Amino acid sequence: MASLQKKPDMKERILETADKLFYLQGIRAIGVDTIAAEIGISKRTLYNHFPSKDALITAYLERRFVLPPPSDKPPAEQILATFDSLQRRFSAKEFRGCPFVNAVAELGAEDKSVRKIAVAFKESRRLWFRDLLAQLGVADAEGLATQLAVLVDGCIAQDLVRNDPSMARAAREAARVLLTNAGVKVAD
Amino acid sequence: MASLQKKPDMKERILETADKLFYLQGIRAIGVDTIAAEIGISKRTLYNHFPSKDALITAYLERRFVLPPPSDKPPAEQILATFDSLQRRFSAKEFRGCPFVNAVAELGAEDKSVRKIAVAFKESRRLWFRDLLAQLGVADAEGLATQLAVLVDGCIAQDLVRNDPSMARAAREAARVLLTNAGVKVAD
DNA sequence: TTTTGGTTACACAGACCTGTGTACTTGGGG
DNA sequence: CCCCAAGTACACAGGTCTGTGTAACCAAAA
Repeated sequence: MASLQKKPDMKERILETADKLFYLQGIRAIGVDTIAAEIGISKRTLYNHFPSKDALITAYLERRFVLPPPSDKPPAEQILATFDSLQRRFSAKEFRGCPFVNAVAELGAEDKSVRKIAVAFKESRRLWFRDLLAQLGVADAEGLATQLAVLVDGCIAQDLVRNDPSMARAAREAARVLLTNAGVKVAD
Repeated sequence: MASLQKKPDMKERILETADKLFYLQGIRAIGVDTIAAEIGISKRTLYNHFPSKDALITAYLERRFVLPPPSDKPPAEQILATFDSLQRRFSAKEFRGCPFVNAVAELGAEDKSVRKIAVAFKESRRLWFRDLLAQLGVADAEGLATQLAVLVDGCIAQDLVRNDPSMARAAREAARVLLTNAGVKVAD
């Protein structure tokens, strides 16, 4: 009966706001007070939903763990489209690098759970590349997938520092060459 | 007359220690007290050499601004050797990513002076690549230099997260393909 | 009506942070 | 021998942070 959603899911609202602030300004730079104030709730409410800031950080990263949905487009196109999508995100000025890399950089290697999520994310993207390459019949799909993953993180890091969306185009061009060299027919 | 250097350059000792702690544990994670305690000096002495923590951070990054020295080796070899050197540094376990990228990730984009140093460093490495490529007669030295810079930062970010030095080999292999594709004769 | 669960307001503990003030020591160079 | 620069010990101001304790509030369900 759609009761107009009287509870707009407080937990989700907290996560949305934490995401925005953690991502744009840094995890260590944002205190829980700031997050609560931004939503207009009391700090107590926040701690009723998350037992600690660490739990909130973990939930923030888990919410960022999103892979491209399955697609019917040709695999080579999907791969190159990754870089087009990155370029679009670079141009939107609320882009500030890879949240997983940033979290590991900020929190240090000693934070086991954060690093675990970050590794899982990087690996799952690499596997996404690998499966597409396997569909294309590429011999060394593993190796090439790793190289593509390197290109993705490379242009993200470069854009983070330089604010230059064309880094995605450079990475795309490199990816095109690598694909061609592996025997994949690529448009363009 | 070389008076045996009775003052082991307090400023440099502070910078050495700040470098180690900032780099390994994060700039925000380390307080000036911690640095002073690690050296065994008083916090007052530290503040007599650096007017603020910000000044110390800036000096830390400036000290990290080191480019490869000029070399007589063939340009293509120098380029590929970059990735071998990275792989060696990845294997040493005191490697924790690019200090400039990490600083920008930690301190946010609003910190103008830090970002300026980071951009300058990234650009100077790109120019180092570009000049070597120009020596090789590569047509689009600018574009290829950017792609190589992306590969460097990509494997650094991947190793930061995964702790996998082989990321440097993957980047090196990609670089080899890109060079070959640009008409450069490469050994191997 | 009564109960109950989510929320609020607010104070607080205990830690840590940057930066300063001040008086003391100490070891060489004039 | 005396002076002075460099360093030391130490307290402190004023801010921030995470996390908790407590009493009140309010709306909806029973």
